[in-house]
Amino acid sequence: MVRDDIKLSIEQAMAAAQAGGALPDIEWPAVEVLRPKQTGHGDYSTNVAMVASAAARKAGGNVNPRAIAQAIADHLPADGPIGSVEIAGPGFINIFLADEWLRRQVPKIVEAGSSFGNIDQGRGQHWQVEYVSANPTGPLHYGGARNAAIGDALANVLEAAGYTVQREFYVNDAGNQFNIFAATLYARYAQLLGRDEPIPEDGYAGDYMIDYAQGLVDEYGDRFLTMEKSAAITELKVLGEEIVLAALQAQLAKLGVHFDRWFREQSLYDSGLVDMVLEKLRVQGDLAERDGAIWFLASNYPKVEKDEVVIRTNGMPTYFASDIAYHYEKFAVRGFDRVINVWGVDHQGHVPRMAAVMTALGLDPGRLTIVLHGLVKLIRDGKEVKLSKRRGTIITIGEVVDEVGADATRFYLLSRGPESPIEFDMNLAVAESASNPVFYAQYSHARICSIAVMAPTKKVTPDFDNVALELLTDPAELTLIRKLLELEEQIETAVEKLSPHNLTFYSLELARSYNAFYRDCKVLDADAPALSNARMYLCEAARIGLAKTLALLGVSAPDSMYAEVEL
RNA sequence: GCCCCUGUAGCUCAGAGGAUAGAGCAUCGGCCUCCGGAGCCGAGUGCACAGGUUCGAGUCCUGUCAGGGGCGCCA
Repeated sequence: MVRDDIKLSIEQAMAAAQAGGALPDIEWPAVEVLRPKQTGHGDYSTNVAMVASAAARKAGGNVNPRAIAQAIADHLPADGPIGSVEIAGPGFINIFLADEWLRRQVPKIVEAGSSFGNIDQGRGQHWQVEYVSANPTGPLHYGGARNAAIGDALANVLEAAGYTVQREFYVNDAGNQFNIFAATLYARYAQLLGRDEPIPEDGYAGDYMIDYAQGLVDEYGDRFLTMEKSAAITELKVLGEEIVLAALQAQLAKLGVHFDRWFREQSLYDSGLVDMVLEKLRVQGDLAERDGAIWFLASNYPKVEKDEVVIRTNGMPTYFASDIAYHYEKFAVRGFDRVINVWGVDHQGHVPRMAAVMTALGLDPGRLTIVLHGLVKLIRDGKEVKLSKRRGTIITIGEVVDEVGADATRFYLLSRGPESPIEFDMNLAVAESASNPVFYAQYSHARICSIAVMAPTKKVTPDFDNVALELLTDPAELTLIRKLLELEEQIETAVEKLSPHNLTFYSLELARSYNAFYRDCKVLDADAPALSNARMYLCEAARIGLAKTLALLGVSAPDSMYAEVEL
């Protein structure tokens, strides 16, 4: 990565300056290289001279930060990425990338193709991203779409950073909610067959339950009315789960989200893992009986105030019991190096308890990270739409995707930090979907593809084996290359912050750089074949960068935008 | 009451202690002898409030105010 190379050069320059006596022999601060906001301040800049000056003052010396900066600058290598260096302001060292070096990066981008931007950070470590994990009791509502978009993009970005990633959906099919779901399904099924069977209290009133039941009627007729009600519900649990998981899968596919594994909570009971892990905790003294229930003594651990019930008075385990076993399974059985759980903030109270669970299981809590995201407040016709699966007042992902489009939806949901709450006005979203910024990035990609198609009619024949890179001298060309080279840093940032939304902004910046290039530099010119060839080569690099960025976000990179209009 | 998150342009939101705080939408004004005008160029308005730390604060700390969430033998 360029930034790391520059950082290393600065460190070496500092050491060389010290060895040569140009700088005092003191303990140096860590070098930080950052990108200045002002373009006039270079591609990269470091404040190390200012920090070093303060350190020197503390050590009894008194060295002007600008003098330190100059001494460092004098020892920077002349070849490589660093073109020129300026000392500015109170002691900033501003570094400008060399044009010649920039041009040499274009072939590297084209040769890397879809792996362009990838960084070797994960070194094959096995990470898991668990996301969505909505209750399997009905269609996904809009809030689930945000979770899906974040989790999916996060997994993409981690893969680009060299991690081996598993995408997992945890299916809560063992709890009370799922029992109620099955009972509701039974009632709807019976009603469809003419029996007066009321929906259970706290049942799921949404019409989609009728659709699910209709599917059962179509396939099985009245079979489940001919048996004992409880036996019927037991069978409907299995069939209902299949139906609802298929529905979830279809909805998520609409958003372009796919999972490697659907992990069933019930399997933790079937395998005996829940009992095993609870026994382990009991032996360790992490469990206690109180008021007839079994509690996990979470308050013995840091930052946790309350204990948590694992076995209810009625002998039924809580979701928390299986959650403990589930996380034990992730680390101790499957051996993930790290696990990222994507949750809505409404689960925030659960976070410190999970750290306590990890510690109690003898696992490093640092291996489990919870990414919390703000909830989505849906506005329709000027009023907030309260989401409730029970009452059936939900707007599903499918509805949103149908109205707004998958690309626009994902892009919108990823255009802000996870912790930021989102107010989503459906009417506005539909009205604005045509001018959604996602199309700006996609349009640039389509434009590049269009140029390649147009080339023969302009009598330009690309020859990417013989590219005269030295002809790429226009400021717009060099700016575009600079912007492309940022991708690695953008991926690094997204991984570090576990938040991929910076990539949405990057895709727009890259598109903007391309459009500026397109404006200033005529690509197809039969009178200048060598220049046309070099520019087509640069176009291909830009196309690769745009396609890669959009792919990380889970957004398509179309060859043409015309099809969109015809819809 | 206690805990967490959020407060940046008219609106929706970016902003890794650094130099003159950005984008989209909206508004206003320009640009089609052009490889795709879903484009380009330009204009206006902003860090909730009050202290503090620092050479330097939108960013860190404390307090106030406002909005959201959590504090279940629900998940």
